[in-house]
Amino acid sequence: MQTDVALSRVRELILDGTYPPGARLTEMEVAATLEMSRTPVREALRALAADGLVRPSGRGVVVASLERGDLEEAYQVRAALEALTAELAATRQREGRIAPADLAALRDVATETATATAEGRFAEAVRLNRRFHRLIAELAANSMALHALERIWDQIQVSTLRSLAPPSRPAHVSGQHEELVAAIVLGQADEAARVARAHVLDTRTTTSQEERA
Amino acid sequence: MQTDVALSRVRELILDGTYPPGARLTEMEVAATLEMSRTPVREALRALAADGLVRPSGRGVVVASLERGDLEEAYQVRAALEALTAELAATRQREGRIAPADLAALRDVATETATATAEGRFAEAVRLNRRFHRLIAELAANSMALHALERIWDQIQVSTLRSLAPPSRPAHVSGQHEELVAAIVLGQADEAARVARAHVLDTRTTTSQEERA
DNA sequence: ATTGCATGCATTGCATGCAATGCATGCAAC
DNA sequence: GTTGCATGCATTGCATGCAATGCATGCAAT
Repeated sequence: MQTDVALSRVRELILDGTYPPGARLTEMEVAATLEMSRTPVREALRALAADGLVRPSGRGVVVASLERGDLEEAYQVRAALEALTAELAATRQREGRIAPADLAALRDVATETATATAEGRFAEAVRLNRRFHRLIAELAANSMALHALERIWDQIQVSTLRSLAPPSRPAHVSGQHEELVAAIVLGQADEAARVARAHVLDTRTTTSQEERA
Repeated sequence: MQTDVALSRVRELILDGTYPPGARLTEMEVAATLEMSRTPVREALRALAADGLVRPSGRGVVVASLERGDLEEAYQVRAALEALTAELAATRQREGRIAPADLAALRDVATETATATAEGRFAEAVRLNRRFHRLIAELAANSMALHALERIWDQIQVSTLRSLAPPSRPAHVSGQHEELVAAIVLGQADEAARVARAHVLDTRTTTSQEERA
């Protein structure tokens, strides 16, 4: 239905930076752009507000961005949830509930991410990095955690779009990804949780300190 | 505005069991009940769907309830988040960023909860228990975590309404609350996280196994 | 008796009109 | 020059009409 069209289109436009943080969106504008009436647009904007991607601001809504403090909060929650999903994924692996092909896919994405980063294809590296983390969350088989993480990833992505910079220590990040994969493959739940949490908090520090030239 | 009225009224009706899990709600019914038009009701129902309290079901929506598996997932996420908030609260206490009155309030609620449980006032005990956990989340000063937890608590509440039974080991639960308070007061972050997680997972087991007579 | 189909109806999704609201802009007064 | 106010306008919130949709119900046919 139209509402879903509006929702996904506008979400994409926000996530790819076409509507940057602070940009003001009005029902009428968006309705005109998408060539539909205000009603479905209105519902889509409300849904985006519930997801934290926009916030009401006087008349209309503006694309939300997490300020320093909020970003820190987001990373803490993300770290806790990714520790959980890593732990659950490792546990499921230990119980033999994870298909070998899924583990292979995880390894592949980790490798591709490292390659893309090393070759300077940062936009793609960002996509692959997210896919890597999402794959783990999917292996955890906890839809609630996955859903919560998708929301947080979206918010963080919007807020750090402008700083699309190379990680300060690419080898370090890739190494952490490998450690994480190894812990999951070996079914070491506690270790996976520990590494996942440390990794997220580690990227937090670098991301929030970097600024694009 | 009307949408917010509809949202809070319907949410309350769901949370107090007036609309039990499985109950079907249509825009027109609710609009008639609340004496407003369909538009704000429609938006409220969509918001509730985003919160996971209702889900679309053919025409209209039905009050959602978590099945065994989903409930398990919810408790895992809740445990991870409450471990985080307990840890953050303890850390803030260690840094002297928590007012003594807030700690006193936390102690009081823990005591009241234990008393209400011991005296068989279970409905009130449930309310106090939630307040206890929310107070900790507020002390953590992480609005994202608090918000996520509110959503999960709501969903769990709806799904366990019918089993409004005394905890199987009231003294045990009260003891865990005291341990948790102690760890926070002493600023022992790791211990607080450990106790919080164990406590949530402990109540999970009992709650999902109990059935009201 | 059971299955398939047609018809009616409940209900939603979307569009649009109208009234309310609050913000911006400009003018006047101090 | 600055501050306060009034007025106009952009924009939203809500109501309602209309068309589309899909489900239920009943009837007929095998």
